[in-house]
Amino acid sequence: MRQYVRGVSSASNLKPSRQLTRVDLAVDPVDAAHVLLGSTIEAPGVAARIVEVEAYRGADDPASHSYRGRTPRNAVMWGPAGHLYVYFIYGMHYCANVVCMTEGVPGAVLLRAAEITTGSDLATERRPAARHDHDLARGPARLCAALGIGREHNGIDLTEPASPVRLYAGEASQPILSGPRVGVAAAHDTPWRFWLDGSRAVSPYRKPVARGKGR
DNA sequence: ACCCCGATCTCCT
DNA sequence: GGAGATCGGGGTT
Repeated sequence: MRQYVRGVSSASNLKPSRQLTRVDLAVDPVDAAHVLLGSTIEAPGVAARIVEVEAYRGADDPASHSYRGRTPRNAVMWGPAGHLYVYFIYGMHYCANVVCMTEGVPGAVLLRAAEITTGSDLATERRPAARHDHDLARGPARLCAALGIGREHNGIDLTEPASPVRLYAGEASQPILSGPRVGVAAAHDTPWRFWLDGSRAVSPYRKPVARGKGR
């Protein structure tokens, strides 16, 4: 399945997007967040334009899964940039992160929301509770459900052409806004949630709980 | 063995 | 738009 997926922007974009490379993503999580906004994630049967992300750093970021050091669960965050870090949450959901930084240094960008650009029928089958198209991948676990991402995708290389899940470059055709990360009380003054202004697929902001730690 | 963590759905107002 | 119910796994004891 090789479709020339672009965002909703201009009809003048007739060329296929180039696949994102390791070099694109081997940068600080805040920079990687900006690379990923407006780009397309493509999985078997479904593609989506990323409209909301959150940056997570390493030992200096109390909200990051990597804050307390490397464990079998979070080991992918220490690996090469461009790999997918999938974690299980709430006993029923998955969340997907794109690893960034250089190998040996943890960092990742959580994919929080996207607009389905290809395969909305399949996404709707996977997300029967969605009442609007813009709800199909609005929220990190919904995004994984819509794209069919699960634990079997943990660690795969998104920059590999043969990979089942891949990233394609795109432009943020709207202004990028930022604010505190969702549910993260620690570092609440660190505005590392980024989204595209005006997208209806941006997930609702929830006030961090008092004890909030996270990813 | 225990404690802590969190996204989504449903139903209600 | 908001409140309450839902669960399995990771990390630590």
